[in-house]
Amino acid sequence: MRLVIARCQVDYAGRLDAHLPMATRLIMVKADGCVAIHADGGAYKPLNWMNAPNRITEAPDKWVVTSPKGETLTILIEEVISDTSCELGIDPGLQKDGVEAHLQELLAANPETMGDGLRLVKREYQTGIGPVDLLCRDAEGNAVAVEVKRRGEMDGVEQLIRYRDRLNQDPMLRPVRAMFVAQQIKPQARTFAGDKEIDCVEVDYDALRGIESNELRLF
Amino acid sequence: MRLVIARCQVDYAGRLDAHLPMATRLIMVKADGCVAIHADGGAYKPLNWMNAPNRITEAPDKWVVTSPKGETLTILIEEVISDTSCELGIDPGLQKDGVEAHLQELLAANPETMGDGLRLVKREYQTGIGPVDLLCRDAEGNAVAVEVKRRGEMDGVEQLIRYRDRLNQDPMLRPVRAMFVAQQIKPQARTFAGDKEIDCVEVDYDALRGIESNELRLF
DNA sequence: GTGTATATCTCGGGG
DNA sequence: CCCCGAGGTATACAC
Repeated sequence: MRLVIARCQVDYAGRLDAHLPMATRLIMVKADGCVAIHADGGAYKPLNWMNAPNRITEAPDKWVVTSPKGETLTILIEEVISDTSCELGIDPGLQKDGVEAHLQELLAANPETMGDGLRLVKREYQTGIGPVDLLCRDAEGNAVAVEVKRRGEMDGVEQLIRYRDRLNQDPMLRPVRAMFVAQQIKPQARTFAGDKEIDCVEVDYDALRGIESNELRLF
Repeated sequence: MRLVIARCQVDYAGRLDAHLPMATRLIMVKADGCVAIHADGGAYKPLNWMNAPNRITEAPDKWVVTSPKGETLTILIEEVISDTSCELGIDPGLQKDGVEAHLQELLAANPETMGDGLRLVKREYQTGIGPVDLLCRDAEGNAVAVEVKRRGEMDGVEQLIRYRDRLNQDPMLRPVRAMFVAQQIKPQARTFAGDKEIDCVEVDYDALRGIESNELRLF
């Protein structure tokens, strides 16, 4: 990790063009070669950057970073205020809990929390145009396509409609019901789903986790 | 801008939970109070972070960053390797060229490049479920909803279908045609659009810019 | 490699 | 404030 504080002007040319006038900024160069130009504010996203892999050619007053795809990041350096380097080593990595995959996992293990009599057929059922989160059967034996989201919005409903349409082309599954399951469903999405005859269910992640741990305690 | 290199363990609790085991990392604190924990690789995204605004309470071995929404970032510090600060000042900001807004602007000024006889009615026409990029009339006087994208993909077509459905509820506009205009349209999106009776047009940004500058030269 | 979906998305604009 | 859409989205994963 190399950290350079410098007065610099930065130009990116690639998928679009982006220009930064001369000013004092942090230039961060990581061990994998990626470069990020940070101002002193504006969350974690750098103003300009170049991902690894790339090639860096460095003159005292001008760095040029070139990606294999032909993108370039050109840094003109007027004055270096500081320039330090430090070996950090490989990071053990981030552990996350509460992403959509976990919610899906919990629902797969407890399908009845989404609707009485619901049984799981398959997680990540492939449709040819993308995977349905959960494919289930209801008490009457009808196929049910379930889309799981942390936050239920418009595009999630549309995803689900695409999958239902697709699955309805399969005589073994037809007719297919659709369920939109999320920790929170936006009013717009709920209304739209209603119009398209999609059932909406809000679920509580912590409550589901509670069910899970209770079941584990029984063994 | 404060840059701390330290052996630390980091826990985020908020929209989800995220845990980083003890390791050496960069802790970046910007002037606006936002905090980012960087490893020595993995593009520009930090492993863990907290956006401004927030409150930072700092003890030698433990920092706690709290957001108004109740999110917390807890940093346990085992060893500080370096700790430097530097005033960068306000950044003049990034100038971009080639984003969708520019494409939309060029098309609004030259609607005939999308189809013969097309006239612009309004940019960013509000529908109640979001704005249509361009509302036009064709040679026959039919309303045409235009969705502009740099890269035309599935979700753009679905956006457009939503808007067309919505606009078709307005007797003054009905029947509404739909056009999907992009620098590049993916085959899936093109096929899907065809099924939904949406016209697809690929346009060349540089050529459009050329038309524009030619027109300017006439004056 | 393409296609598809997720993200503590981030970020900015408009009502 | 929320809603909505764009993004050099990045990133992971299946086919």
